[in-house]
Amino acid sequence: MYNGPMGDEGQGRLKASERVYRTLLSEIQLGRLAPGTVLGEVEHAERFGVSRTPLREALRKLTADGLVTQVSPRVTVVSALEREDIEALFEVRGALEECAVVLAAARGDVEEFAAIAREFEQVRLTPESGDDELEKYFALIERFDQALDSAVTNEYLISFLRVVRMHLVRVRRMAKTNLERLVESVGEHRLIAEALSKRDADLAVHATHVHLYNARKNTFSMLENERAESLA
Amino acid sequence: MYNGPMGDEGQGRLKASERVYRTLLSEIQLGRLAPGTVLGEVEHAERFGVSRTPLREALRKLTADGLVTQVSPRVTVVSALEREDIEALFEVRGALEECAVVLAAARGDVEEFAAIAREFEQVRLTPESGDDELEKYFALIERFDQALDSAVTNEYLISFLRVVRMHLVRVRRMAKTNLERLVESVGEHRLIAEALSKRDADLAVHATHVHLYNARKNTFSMLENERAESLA
DNA sequence: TGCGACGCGTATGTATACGCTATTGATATT
DNA sequence: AATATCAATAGCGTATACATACGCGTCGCA
Repeated sequence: MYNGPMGDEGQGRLKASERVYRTLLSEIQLGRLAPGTVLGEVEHAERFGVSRTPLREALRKLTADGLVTQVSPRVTVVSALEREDIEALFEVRGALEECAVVLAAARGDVEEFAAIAREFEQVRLTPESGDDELEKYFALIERFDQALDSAVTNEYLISFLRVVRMHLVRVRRMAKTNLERLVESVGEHRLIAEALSKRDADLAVHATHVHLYNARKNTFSMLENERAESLA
Repeated sequence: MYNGPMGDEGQGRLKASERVYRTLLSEIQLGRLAPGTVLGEVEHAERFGVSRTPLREALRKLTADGLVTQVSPRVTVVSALEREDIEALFEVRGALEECAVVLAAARGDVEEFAAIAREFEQVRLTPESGDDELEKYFALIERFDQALDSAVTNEYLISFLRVVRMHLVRVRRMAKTNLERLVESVGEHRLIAEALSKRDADLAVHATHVHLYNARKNTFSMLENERAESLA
């Protein structure tokens, strides 16, 4: 029954604790494990076919990320994500992202951000856009975030941002962003990238602030809609 | 040989993993475990008289905090703390603390910050000040941080600040702050508290910025001194 | 003499065993 | 009927056992 460390496949196999961590993370982010769900060790260890040891490690890591909470010394649950939590997330995100763009404006690769800005400029989202076009846009955002991270050159800041983003995945799932908002966000992203390509820290900060204000506004607007629909 | 969960003493006893975590944390912060020190599981498990299981948990927690790094899949070491790391820490700290005081200015208990400001005003540090007087000042700073945390009402922000502060303990030990700096910092703290007592977010941000600029400047100045002395 | 391969030791990853505590349910008492 | 107490059970924290992989040293070959 023992599989060993990277037992059968030599290359791509990761530790059981890592695999369990990623799976649980995904399940929490996708909402398959709803907030408040009790995470019993034995139960989920059996579900993944591993022993309690690697499962505990995964749970502790999720606890450190804040996605899982120890409500009592004996029971750990999926963290809640109330309105106040989302407000709080946007607050820290603002502080961290604005700090990030300031640093990136000073240190980043100007050419790369100019290229990304041009790509944002070429994005044309319309009601007729297919899913693949949306996926390409999301990939571009991902690439932008990546470029920002490497431009910042601040491990601590990046690790905090990573945590915030992990939580925001849940938020996005709760409040699906509509097309109008996506269209709007293209220009906002473009402006930030453009500012970074010109080392214009001030513009980058203000553009980021505007971007987050709009994102926050839309998020809560969508949350209101969802709540209204669920009541109906 | 089994001790059980909170086996002998009912009240103040904590889990072995917690005890080990706190002890290791303290040892890293005090410099007893220097950066780069290899943290073998068996070795330290025997040192603390516990099994590898709770020790692993402590190590993972320290890894999540960033105080310990897995340099290879088989070896974990105490994280380095180079000049760039300290720069990075002050960068994030600035973003987080400035965000914190803005929120605290809006939400905090005005009376409490007024009281703390008055206490800062009464602090008189001179070359003749005893260690107890310094301890009282540090306790007051601790109280101020505590008040700030509870005023912020943002778990995420607080948890990030907590991590930053954990790292800065190491920095302070590396670069012992001198008395002149301490005297200077009293007024800075007073001003921030005063700003918060008047809900003056702008002033609080600027005062915090100044405070951190001075703290950073002094830190690197002291680090230069230490380095010069160690070379002599 | 230098480089490579093989084998052993050690430390990590995982599984399992064990003791205790907390929670829950039932029963008895007020 | 409600509450308190006790007992049983389930689940967590810790210890121990085991399997594997990586590192190191030695030996052999070029």
